[in-house]
Amino acid sequence: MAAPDHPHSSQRRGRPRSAAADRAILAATRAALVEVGWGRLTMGEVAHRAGVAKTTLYRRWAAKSELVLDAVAVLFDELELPDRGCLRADVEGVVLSFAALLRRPETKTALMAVLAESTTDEALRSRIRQAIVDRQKRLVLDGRSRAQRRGELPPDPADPAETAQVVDLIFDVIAGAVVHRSLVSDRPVDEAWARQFATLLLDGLGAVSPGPRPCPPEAQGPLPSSAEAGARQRPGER
Amino acid sequence: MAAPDHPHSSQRRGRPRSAAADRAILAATRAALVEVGWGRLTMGEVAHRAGVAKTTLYRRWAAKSELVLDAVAVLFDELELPDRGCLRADVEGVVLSFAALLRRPETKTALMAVLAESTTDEALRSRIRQAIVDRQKRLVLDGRSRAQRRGELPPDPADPAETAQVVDLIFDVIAGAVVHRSLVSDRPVDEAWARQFATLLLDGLGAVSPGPRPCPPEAQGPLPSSAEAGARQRPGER
DNA sequence: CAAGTTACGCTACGACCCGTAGCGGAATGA
DNA sequence: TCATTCCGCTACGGGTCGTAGCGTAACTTG
Repeated sequence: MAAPDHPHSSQRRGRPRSAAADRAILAATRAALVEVGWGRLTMGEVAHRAGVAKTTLYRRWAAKSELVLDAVAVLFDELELPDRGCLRADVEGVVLSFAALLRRPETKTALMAVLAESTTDEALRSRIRQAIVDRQKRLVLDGRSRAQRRGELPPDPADPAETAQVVDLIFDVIAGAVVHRSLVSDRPVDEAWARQFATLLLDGLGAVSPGPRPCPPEAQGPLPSSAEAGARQRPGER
Repeated sequence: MAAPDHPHSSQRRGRPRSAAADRAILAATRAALVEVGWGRLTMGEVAHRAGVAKTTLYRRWAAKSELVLDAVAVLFDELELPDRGCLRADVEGVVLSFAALLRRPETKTALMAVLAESTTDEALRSRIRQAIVDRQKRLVLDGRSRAQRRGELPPDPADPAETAQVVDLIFDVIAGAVVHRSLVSDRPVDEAWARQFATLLLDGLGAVSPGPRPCPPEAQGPLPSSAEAGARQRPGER
C-alpha cells in the first residue's frame, strides 16, 4: 500500500527500488505539507528534503496529488473505535477522533487539495476511495455491529445490499458533518458539539432542542482527550 | 458583492472601474472553470477570454482563489426552498437542489479548490463563509420555521444562542453529507438517497432500517428534476 | 475648458516550477 | 561476466507568476 504503482511482484530483474527512498519521500512530503502547505509544495522541494533526485520522484509518482495521497493515507489508518459502552458514546468518540485528525495541518490541507483535484480526475477519485474512504468504513461497521449486539439497533435486514446502503449513508453523514464543521464552518468540534451531533444522529431532528440524554449509568470508557492527535507535533523531520 | 474589495464608496475621483469588465471577468472565470478546471486555470487565460488585460485582473483580485470564489458564489444564491408541504419533503428538496448545484463542474471544482486553499489562509476562510456558507443558512432557517408553524418541530428555545447552535448543526450535517456523498463517495444523490437521508435526519439511526414513511397524504409540491443542472457537461478536455 | 486623478491595455521582464532527456555509475539476477 | 534496472546529477524548453513602466482613456473638480 505504501508502494505506488510498480508491479513489483515476486522478483524483477535489475536493481530493486529503494524502500528507504519510499519512506524518506513520504515523510518528506508530510513534513513539507506542514510547513509550506499544498500550494507551495513542489516536487523539487520534496526531493531535496528526502535527499533524493527529482527524477526518482517522477519514476514513482506521476503527479503531485498521487504522492500526497499516499503520504497522508496512512494517517487515517490510525483511527480507532474503542468500546465506550453505548452507541451514543461510540459516536461521540469517533467524531472527536476524526476531528483531531483533521486538526493536523498535513491531513486537512492534503485531503482537501486532493479531493479538489479529484473533481476533474476520475482515476484519482477512485484512488482516494481505495486509500482512505473505503478503508475507514470499518469504523461504522464496528460501531454498528457493536450496537446491534447491545440491542441498541435492530439486526441487519435480510438484504445485504440494504445494509451496505445504510452503512454508506451513516459514513457520509458522520464524515461529511465533521469535515464541514471543522473545515468549512471553521468552528471547534468539541465535546459539546459531538454530544449534540450524536443526539441528532441517534434520535433525529425533534430531539436536538431538549436537553441531552446521557449514557445509561453503566460502564463508559474514557473519551479521547480531544487534543490527542492534534497536539502531536512532528519532531525535527527535516 | 460582485465588487471585489475596493472601497468604492460614494464617489472616488478618477476614472471609475468598468462594471462591464467585472461581469466579463467573472463570466470568463466560470467558463474557464468548466473547460479547464481549477488546476489549469490561469490568470492569463481568464484575462484573454474576458477581453481584458492581465494587469486589470490583478488590480481587483489579489489571488486566483478570490477571483474564483467571487465567480461561483452567486451560483449558490440561486438555491431555493419551495414549500412542499412537510418537513421531510422540504429536506429532500433542498438535498436534491444542492446536489444538482454540485453536479455543475464549475461549482464543484471551484468550491473544493477554494476550500483547500483556505485550510492555510484564515482570511480566505472568512471570505468563503461570508460569500457562500452563511448566506445559505437562510435555507435551514426557512425550513425550520416553516416546520415549526406546521407543528412538526417544537418552537424555539428561550435562549437564541441555543437556536443558532442547532441551526449550525443542521446546516453542517446536511451540507456536509451531500458534499461527501457526491464528491467523496462519488455516488449519486438521487431521490432514493434523499429519502433515506431525510429519514435519518428526522427520526434518527433506529429508523433507517425499516421501510420509509411517506408524507402525510396532503398536498406535496413537485420535486426538483434532479438532473436539471447536472446534465451540463464540459466538452473535450484534452 | 483645463487640470488632476484614477483605470485601462500593452509590452516586457526576472523568477520560479514543470516534466523530460541523457549521462555515468551502482546494485541486483542470470 | 553480462544484462537489466535503478539512482543521482545536470541541463533544458516551456509555461505561469506577479510586477513595472508607459501612453492613453474616462471621469471629477475648479
